[in-house]
Amino acid sequence: MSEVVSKKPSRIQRRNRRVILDAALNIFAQHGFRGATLDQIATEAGLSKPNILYYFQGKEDIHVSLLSQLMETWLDPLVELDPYGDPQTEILDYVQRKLDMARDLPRESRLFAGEILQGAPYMGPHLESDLKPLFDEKCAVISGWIDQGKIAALDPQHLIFSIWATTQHYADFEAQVSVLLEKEAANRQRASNHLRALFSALLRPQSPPPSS
Amino acid sequence: MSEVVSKKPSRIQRRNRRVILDAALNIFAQHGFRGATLDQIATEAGLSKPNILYYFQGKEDIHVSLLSQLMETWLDPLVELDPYGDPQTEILDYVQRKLDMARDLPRESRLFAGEILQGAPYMGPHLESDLKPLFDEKCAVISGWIDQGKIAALDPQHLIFSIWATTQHYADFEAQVSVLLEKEAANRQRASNHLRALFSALLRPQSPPPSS
DNA sequence: CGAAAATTTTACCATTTGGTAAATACACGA
DNA sequence: TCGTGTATTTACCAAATGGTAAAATTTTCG
Repeated sequence: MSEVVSKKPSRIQRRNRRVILDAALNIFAQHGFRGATLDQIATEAGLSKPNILYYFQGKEDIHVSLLSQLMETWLDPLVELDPYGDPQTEILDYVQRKLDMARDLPRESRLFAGEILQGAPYMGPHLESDLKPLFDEKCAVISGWIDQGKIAALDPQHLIFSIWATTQHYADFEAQVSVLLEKEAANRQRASNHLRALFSALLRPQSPPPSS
Repeated sequence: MSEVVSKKPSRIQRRNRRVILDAALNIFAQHGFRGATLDQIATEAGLSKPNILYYFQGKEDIHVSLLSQLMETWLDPLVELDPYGDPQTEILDYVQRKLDMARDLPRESRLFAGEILQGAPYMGPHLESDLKPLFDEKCAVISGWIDQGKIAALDPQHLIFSIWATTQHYADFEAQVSVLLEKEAANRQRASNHLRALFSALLRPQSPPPSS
């Protein structure tokens, strides 16, 4: 018997699978699925191409493994949004967690972004089954806060979109951001301050009714 | 002499170049540069592959043509931001223009996003030469408004990032948005209202100083 | 019309790329 | 240390892909 899949994975198996996934994350995040080659991944991982195919069924298998592994991590900050916490704190902390994540895991952010950008060909089902229920749940939480008058009457769905957009922007559009911003140590803090100001301004209860 | 490049382009030339670029926009926006094939573009354009290569030097040439043509369009809404207009109106109108653009030109938005996501390998120089000067200029305009106390003391650079991020999100992450939002006619208006509320809340002069 | 120029098609080619078969080297428990 | 299953390499292959040469067709214009 060979077949890597079944039984308990050996020490070498775990190490090499980890090495391959890490290398693939680098390559896929930079070039996208179709732009990445197995040879690139192999080189990055320090293994031969056939050796990589000993651990994974193929290029697609690696990609899918990466994506489903990523889903958990990606949802985590939203999972932590506590219905029983202070609304302002909860939302602003969520923003901060997402921003930290974009900063600490830019490769993952770009992998995700690339997948969505191309129409989520591999992650579509995951979005439906994992992301949507969580999204709906947390939108309901925010709606509850609004009904209780604890935050302004905003649009929960679009609020979350704006949080995702603004935070992930720093990872996904890093090539643009780095051209436009002088390299300063303070940039991270400025981004954090800005987003805090942006969303706390929106949350303040005395928001006016939308015109137009 | 053949060589498409020089002299005045014929009727057929203009038509076919337009057809090819439009087809290529569809394909590149969906699959990215490396994910797109000349055969796909040819089929989409209703032309043969060699015929496409009669009008463009190669795949890269098509891509570059598309990107540089796009740059103008993309910068346009920011160009229109008027230093002598009312700050609130100017910024909120800019948000609206960007949102409209994401909605009306999703392919262009995704092409741009894909290029940046992969490190701007083709557009890097354009970012420096075209985008950065404009960005700096408009940041200065916003700074001026802040100094005059016309808007809150916000961070001009990151404000613009947030505007880009939130508006383009609807085009670039459409695959995700469409999973999470029920298909309603009102979605566009809700997004518009949300962003208006978001940024007008930030602009209001009585914003508090950032803590932390 | 008729010839020259522009356009399009047909038939290729070289390289890249995902993937496989089989032989070889290695690890590890008995 | 030996033997067995695990891990890795070597040597390939078929399909896809970007691109070209040259013949054939169509358009343009005097």
